Amino acid sequence: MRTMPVPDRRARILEAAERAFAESGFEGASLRQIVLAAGVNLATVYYYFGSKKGLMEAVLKRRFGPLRQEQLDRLRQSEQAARGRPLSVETILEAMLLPPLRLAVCASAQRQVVMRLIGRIATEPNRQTQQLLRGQHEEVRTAFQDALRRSLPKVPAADLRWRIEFVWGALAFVLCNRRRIEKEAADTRDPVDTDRVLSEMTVFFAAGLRAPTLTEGCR
Amino acid sequence: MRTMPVPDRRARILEAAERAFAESGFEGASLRQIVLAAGVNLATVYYYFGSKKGLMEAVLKRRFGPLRQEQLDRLRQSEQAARGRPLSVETILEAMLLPPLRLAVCASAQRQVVMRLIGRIATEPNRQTQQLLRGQHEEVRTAFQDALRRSLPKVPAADLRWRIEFVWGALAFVLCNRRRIEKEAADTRDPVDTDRVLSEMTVFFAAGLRAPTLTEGCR
DNA sequence: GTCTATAAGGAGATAGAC
DNA sequence: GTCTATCTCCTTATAGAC
Repeated sequence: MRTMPVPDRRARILEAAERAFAESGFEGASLRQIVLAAGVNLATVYYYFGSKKGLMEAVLKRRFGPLRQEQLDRLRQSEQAARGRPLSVETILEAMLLPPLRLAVCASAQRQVVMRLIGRIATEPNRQTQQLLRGQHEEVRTAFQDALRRSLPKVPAADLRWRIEFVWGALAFVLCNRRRIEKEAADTRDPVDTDRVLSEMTVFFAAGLRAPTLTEGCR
Repeated sequence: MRTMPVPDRRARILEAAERAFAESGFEGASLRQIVLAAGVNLATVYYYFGSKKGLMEAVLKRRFGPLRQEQLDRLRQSEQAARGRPLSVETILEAMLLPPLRLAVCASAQRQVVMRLIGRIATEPNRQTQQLLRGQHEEVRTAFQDALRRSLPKVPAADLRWRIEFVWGALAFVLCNRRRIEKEAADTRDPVDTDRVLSEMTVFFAAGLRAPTLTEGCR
């Protein structure tokens, strides 16, 4: 409070915008609603970010840069530790899934917002928003696809690409619908924490990724 | 042309709206853009649908009613044919997946639009749109959950619920990103047809759904 | 850097003629 | 049923004072 006499308007805008975009999407959220929540003047947005699109870009960069980096770092670290041997599917999945799932840790409302934003963008078509993220996600996608290919040499490349799509899709959906899932889980006193979700996903996806293909040898 | 002298404005609006909502979301699409594409007057929308929300409801009902019905019918038919025995996981998955995937058959641009709409809505949070669909989807969700529970008695109910979320999530994502996936598949001369996708998903999900749980017997 | 004031236009929705 | 015309509100964005 005293050490931070400037209320850091830029950061407050970013947080409010993140929440608004996650809840209402890019078009659905309005700058007026954002600046109201952030307690700043409308013109401040334009001073710091230039435009609504610029604000969205800043929101995404702030979150997805570190997230992507953490996924890649985990993968690289596991690969170094394995010293050339292929990683287990479970290890690769953990590197993929844990960073986004940890962001969505239960109690923190702010973090849940981020995850909804991720899930939402994953299905938002044909927008400037998409291209913005696609480039970054491409690198992650490729890295994990290569790792999985080494770990699953028997799965044809074309099938593996499909399977990886299923993993990303299920992840995006879970992140996006976390609130509903938690509510439903509460009825059955079933705890929803990061480890639990990670474990569920790892078991499920590892089995799916390893499944023998119907067409094995025929293509 | 002669037999249909009335240009069926209502239907034209529905089609244009479907495309617009799929591309831009509920807030992102504007009625003016829709009536322009449909070649009708703005007021026509209000005459037939009352409001933008009413139009969205009509768009969804037209598509999701039959879709949901087909999923349930297929499940029921398989259950009758099995005469009390639990169905195979593959059979259940086919009843879940084939109706939406068939709608997305390759060449038809119109049908692809529908699928993007589905995928998009699945991740659109906290909107009137959501509630509108949730009720209908709930019935389907429950039916398939019950069927899978009978077929997979060894999988704890809580784990099974998670796994079914993954299936719906991956489905929504694939529907939504079909365009991109097809483009990428084209690079590797890998055909993308309904049967292929269905087969990929069935193999992957069946293995995931059947996977032994880490916590078996511990809960 | 932060503000007020306002431009410029698009949005959903409606009234009322035909 | 279909149209024109318009209302009202809210949007992004900017100009310019402080």
